[in-house]
Amino acid sequence: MGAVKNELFTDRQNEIARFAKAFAHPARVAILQYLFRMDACVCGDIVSEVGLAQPTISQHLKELRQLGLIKGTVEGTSVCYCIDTDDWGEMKTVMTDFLDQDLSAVDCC
Amino acid sequence: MGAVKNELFTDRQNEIARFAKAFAHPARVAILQYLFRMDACVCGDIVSEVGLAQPTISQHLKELRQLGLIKGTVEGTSVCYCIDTDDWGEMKTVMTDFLDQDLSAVDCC
DNA sequence: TGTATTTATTGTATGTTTGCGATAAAACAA
DNA sequence: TTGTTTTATCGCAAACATACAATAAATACA
Repeated sequence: MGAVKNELFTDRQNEIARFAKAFAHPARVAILQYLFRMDACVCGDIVSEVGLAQPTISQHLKELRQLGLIKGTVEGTSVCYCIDTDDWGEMKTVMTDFLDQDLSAVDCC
Repeated sequence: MGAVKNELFTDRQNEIARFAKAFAHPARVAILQYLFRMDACVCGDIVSEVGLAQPTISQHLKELRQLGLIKGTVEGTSVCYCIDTDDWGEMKTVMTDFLDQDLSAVDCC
């Protein structure tokens, strides 16, 4: 109990869920939007932009990084984070494909 | 602790997170895909399609219904669920808007 | 070397999600 | 009415997610 039964679902279904989970917290949405807004990439002032504690932000960044949506490069004592454009594109293809399912056939009771 | 600090974020950011949460579980992805696949709408055989127990499916359906993505109409002893096309469209606009942020400006270190 | 700055990690408390057995509720059939 | 079918709800256990204080690790600078 309590654990998701991933084995019941297709790889694609699990992949969609994994991507969606990245966006399922407003802090991660805010981080991603901030990284898009700053056309050059930005470091730890994400912490002051979003109002959460530094370890919390660091943890959210780690999750986004592990999914491949962002990448971070060390610059001295700070780390520069930015959108991973290739992986973002791939994610967008998967998610858009899911969202774009044909509504015209839906014929409801 | 442990609770999401929604008050730190914009309504839009919270809305995106709320929609994303609907897709953040493969069972809900599978349910939605199934409802799209059956061009007429389908009742409780979602339970046999997805391999989870009936109360578990019922709970996932409730979450999707509360978000407005699906609607259910009672038909005798069974309930007929289907995609709520209007609300799905609205959701799609919000999510696509988020996913379509301009990548060309991302200029990374 | 020591100190400051920045980020990552660890540990822990708390809240949320998932899953299901048991059971209730509602509609139908005999 | 009684039994059957179908779905929803309740209640619980396990797992997972969120948040942050404390602290470690890494680099820069004096």
